[in-house]
Amino acid sequence: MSAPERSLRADARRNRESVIDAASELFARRGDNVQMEEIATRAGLGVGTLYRHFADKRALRAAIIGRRFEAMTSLARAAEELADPWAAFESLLLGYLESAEPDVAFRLAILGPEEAAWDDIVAQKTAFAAIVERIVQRAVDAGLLRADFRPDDFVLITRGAMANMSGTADWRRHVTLQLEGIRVPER
Amino acid sequence: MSAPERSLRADARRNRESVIDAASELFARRGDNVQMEEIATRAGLGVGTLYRHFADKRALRAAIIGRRFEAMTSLARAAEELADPWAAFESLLLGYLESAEPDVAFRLAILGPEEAAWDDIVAQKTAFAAIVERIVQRAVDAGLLRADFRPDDFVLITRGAMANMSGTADWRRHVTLQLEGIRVPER
DNA sequence: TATGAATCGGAATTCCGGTTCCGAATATAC
DNA sequence: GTATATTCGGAACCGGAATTCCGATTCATA
Repeated sequence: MSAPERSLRADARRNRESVIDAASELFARRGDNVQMEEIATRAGLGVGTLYRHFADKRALRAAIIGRRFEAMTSLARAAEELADPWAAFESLLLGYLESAEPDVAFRLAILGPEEAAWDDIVAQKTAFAAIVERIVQRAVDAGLLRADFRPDDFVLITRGAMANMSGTADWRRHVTLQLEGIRVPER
Repeated sequence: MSAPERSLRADARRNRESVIDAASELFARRGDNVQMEEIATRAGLGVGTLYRHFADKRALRAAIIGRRFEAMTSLARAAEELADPWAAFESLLLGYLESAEPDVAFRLAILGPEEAAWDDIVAQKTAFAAIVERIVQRAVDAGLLRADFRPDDFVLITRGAMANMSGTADWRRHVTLQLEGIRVPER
C-alpha cells in the first residue's frame, strides 16, 4: 500500500502526488470530516482515480498520517543534534506539539482509538518512539529531567496538550507549567 | 426538550425513563457509536417511541450529558463542603475525573468540538463552572494553590487527563505529577 | 366498559457518503 | 503511426443508520 514507486506511468505518478497533496491539506484542516469526492475534486481528478492509488479511505488517511510521522521523526532527529540534553528534550516536545497543532487528522489519530489501518504505520511510529526514548534517557541521565520520568510520560504530556488544541484554551501555558514541574531544579 | 414532567401518561413517563436509562448505559459505554435502534431495543421499545420523547439523536445525547453534568455539580458541591481548601480542590479534581472515566460519551462531549445541541446544557455547565471557580479561588486565597492558577487551568488539566483515559496510559500518574507542580510547597 | 385521545411499533423511507465498474482517454512500446 | 496496456472519470450502486408515518394498542375518563 505504501510505496509502489517504479513502473508507474508518468501521469499516474503525477496524479498520485496530487492526491496526496489534496488529502494532506484537507485532512489536516478538517480531520476525517472530508469526502473522497472533495479530495478528488481538489486534486483535479475523479474519485475512481483515488481508488486506483489507495484501497480505501482509511488507507489514504493512513498514508497521510504516515508522512506526518516521518516529518516528526526528522524533527526529532534535529532535536537530538542539540548539545544540551535539556534543550534537546524541550525542543522535541515543543516542536512536536507545534507541528501537530495545525494537523487535525494527526491529532485525532493520536488521540483516537487504535485503528486497524495504523498497521501500515507501525514502522514510522516505532522509529519516532525510538528517538524520543533516547532523548528522554539522555536528559534523565544528565540529571536535568526527573529521574522517574519515562517515555510514557512524554506521551501523557503530548496527548494532554493535543486535547487542548481546539477551542480557546492555551495549551502552551499547560505545557510550560508541566515542564517546570518535571525539570530538576538547579542545584 | 428537557423536562415535560407533568401531564404525561403513566406509560409514557415510564418509557421515557427506560429510554434514558438505556441511552445512558450505552452512550457511556460506547460514546456515539450506538444506533437508535439498539437503544430502543434495550429499553424494550420501538424506535418510534424514542422519537416521541426526543427530537433526534443529538437531543437525546444532550439530555444524557446534561444529567451527567448535574451529577458533576452535586459532586462539586460535596467537595466544597470540605473544610480544608486544598482537600476540596483535590477532591473536586479527582472526583470529577473518576466519574468521567467510565463515561465515554461525556468525555467525548468535553473533548470534542462544540455542538449546537450543547445549547440546552449551558445552564448545567454554568452551574458546575461556578462551583469550580469558587473552590479554585478558595485554595488560591488560602495560599495552597499557586497564585496564578486560574479556573481555566482546571479545564486544561481535566481535558488533558481525559485524553489519556483510553489505551493503557496511566492518567492518574499524569494528574498526580501536575498536582505536585501546582501545589504551593510547605513553608 | 365504551370512547377518544395519547402513545407505541417497526416497516418503509431518506439521506449520506464510500466504493465499484467499465467505456473513454492517454501513455508507452514497437 | 498504430497497437496495447494503463489509467482516468464519474454516474450508478450499496450499505448503514437516522428519521418518518400511520395503523394498532393502551390509558384515562365518564
